[in-house]
Amino acid sequence: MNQSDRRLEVSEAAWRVIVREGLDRTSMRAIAQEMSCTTGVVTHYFRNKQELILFALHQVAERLHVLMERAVAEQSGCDRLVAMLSSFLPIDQERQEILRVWVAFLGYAVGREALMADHQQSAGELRQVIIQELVTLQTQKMIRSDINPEIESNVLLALVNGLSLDTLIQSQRLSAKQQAIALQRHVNGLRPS
Amino acid sequence: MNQSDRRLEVSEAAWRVIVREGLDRTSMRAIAQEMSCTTGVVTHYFRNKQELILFALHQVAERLHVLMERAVAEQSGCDRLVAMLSSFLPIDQERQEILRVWVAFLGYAVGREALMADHQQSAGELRQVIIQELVTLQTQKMIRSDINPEIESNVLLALVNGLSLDTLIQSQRLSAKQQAIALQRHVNGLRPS
DNA sequence: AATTAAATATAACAACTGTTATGATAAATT
DNA sequence: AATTTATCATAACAGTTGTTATATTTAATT
Repeated sequence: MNQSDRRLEVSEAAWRVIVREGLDRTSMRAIAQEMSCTTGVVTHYFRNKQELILFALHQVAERLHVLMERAVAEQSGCDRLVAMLSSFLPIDQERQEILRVWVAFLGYAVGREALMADHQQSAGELRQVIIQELVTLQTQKMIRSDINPEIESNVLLALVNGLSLDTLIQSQRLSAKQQAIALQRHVNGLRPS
Repeated sequence: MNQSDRRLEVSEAAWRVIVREGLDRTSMRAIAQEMSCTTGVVTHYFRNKQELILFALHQVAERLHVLMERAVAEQSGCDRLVAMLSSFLPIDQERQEILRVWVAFLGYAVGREALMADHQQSAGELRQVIIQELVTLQTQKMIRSDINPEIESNVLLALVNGLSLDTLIQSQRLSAKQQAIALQRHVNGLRPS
């Protein structure tokens, strides 16, 4: 077993504790217990908790990137844009887990400007991928020319983030299909008339 | 000074600490220090921390309700719907504060199903107001008849929630005006063709 | 003015936290 | 096989936490 693989194991144990018990109850000891060992392992692979927390946070962006790249390969045109944006929607268990960890970190970043800046960095990178896709679609005249890709990327991400949160905060929530329809409808509004 | 007013003072002090230092660093002692007194005050007005946290959370929904009612009174038609939904957008300092506290609580609720259910309760009440407004607009034929108010309310709230989060997680974020345009554009899409 | 109640202060409690140092064990290298 | 290194376990440290009990002060009531 690789050293970086072991770091990932620790991080994944942290994820499970976060999802199950909440970020503030995710102590070094809780993580160690989750992977059935002692805190010696945790401290051996991470200098301190902040480094561990930051690593686990980066895994969120990492996983989202993988999901997006997978979506890029499968489709084309506006459908590809929809597929990319669907990476953020909690339509399967993995994406639900990502969402929960992401929300936990976001709440944790309130009052911690450095951590919030880290969130912004990740979000900015994901935004760049969307911008690039919008530019491509615009070149192919598959979306209107009066659309500003930089602005529209924010709106699109806002929509999928909001739809994702819906599954957490609403008891009468949208189904996966209804989420897809809402996203599709918005993207259709970008098409030339 | 009323007893319930004093409870509000404690809650507001908690809000300030949450916004400034984060929810997990909002201890009883930190709250007491924020209002320049000792923990005796805090424990006198709240049985325990959970009760205080819950009270502070309810203040989020309370303030949002006030903002929405204010918006209802001022406008009419689709503009009124936009005004109501704008209550959630962090366009002034009060709403930015509400957003931060709300996000902090939401992240804190991950892994705490009881607290998440409380979030859902609040969100559900706000959703009802939007549903009612959509039904009214539909009766007046100001929005299309094929729109399902229950579903559309979720989409609209998802959009404004997402736009709100944009101001937190994006460094290249939308301006208040761009947020308003995005919301207006979506609502315009609900009009009869 | 005396008494009761409310409001606030102080202090101590046990539980938990991240960090660190130090042993012990396993793996890898020579 | 000997030695070094990586891995993991254990334990102790000081600091913080929510809670609780008990004073002390202020306000209200009689």
